[in-house]
Amino acid sequence: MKAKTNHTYYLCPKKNGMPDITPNPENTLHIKNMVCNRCIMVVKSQLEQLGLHPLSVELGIAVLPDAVSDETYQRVKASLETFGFELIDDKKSQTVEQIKDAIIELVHYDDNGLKTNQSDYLASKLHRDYSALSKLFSETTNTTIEKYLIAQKIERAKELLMYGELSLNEIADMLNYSSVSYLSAQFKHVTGMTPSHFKKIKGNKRKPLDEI
DNA sequence: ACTCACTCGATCCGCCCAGC
DNA sequence: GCTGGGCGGATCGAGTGAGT
Repeated sequence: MKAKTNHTYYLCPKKNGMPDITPNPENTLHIKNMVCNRCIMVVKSQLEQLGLHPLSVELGIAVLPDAVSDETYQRVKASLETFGFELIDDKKSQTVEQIKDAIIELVHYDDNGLKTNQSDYLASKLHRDYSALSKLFSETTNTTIEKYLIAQKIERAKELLMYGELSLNEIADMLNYSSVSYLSAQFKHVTGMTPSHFKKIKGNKRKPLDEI
């Protein structure tokens, strides 16, 4: 799975017979708890079952061809809630979810994403100043962007350790740690055990991404 | 301004394997 | 069975700099 383009797409008048995409919040649904491609498939399928035919569905965002009426909004909300998703109404929560989705993409689905500067990545992805994003994230959640990113990286490390295909050295390199020693220290700090101990017990201690 | 995530280097430990 | 070397991993401490 590779990194996708920007999340937020909006409609504007047709050009060359094809719909163009410009900002328009009225046909965009912000969805909480989407963390993987299977979530995208479920959301897409539910929207299609409701006859909405989404133009695009990505982590945290679905864009519909037309503006969403109150009645449609309630139907979508009820349908998605049966699968554990939530529609997000307020702006702040929407931004926080976009930050989380961007980090999940970066850590779990983009092989080279962690090689880039994360604050620059988030700022350009969400078209906002990083310090504003950081402040909003800290205010809205009980953690910082940095801590959330670390938690996601450790979860990815757990996944790779369970597969048993890569050495700790390779995992450290993949997650852009400068040394195995630092990955090991951070792993122990977050999980309470060393990577080798985790590998040894082989218990499924991984968390769903939406619970991190 | 302060905190703490991160780097870097050094050292130690445990395991495996080959040679004797 | 013992020894020594190689390797992967863990730990520690000092210092730096980015983020809050």
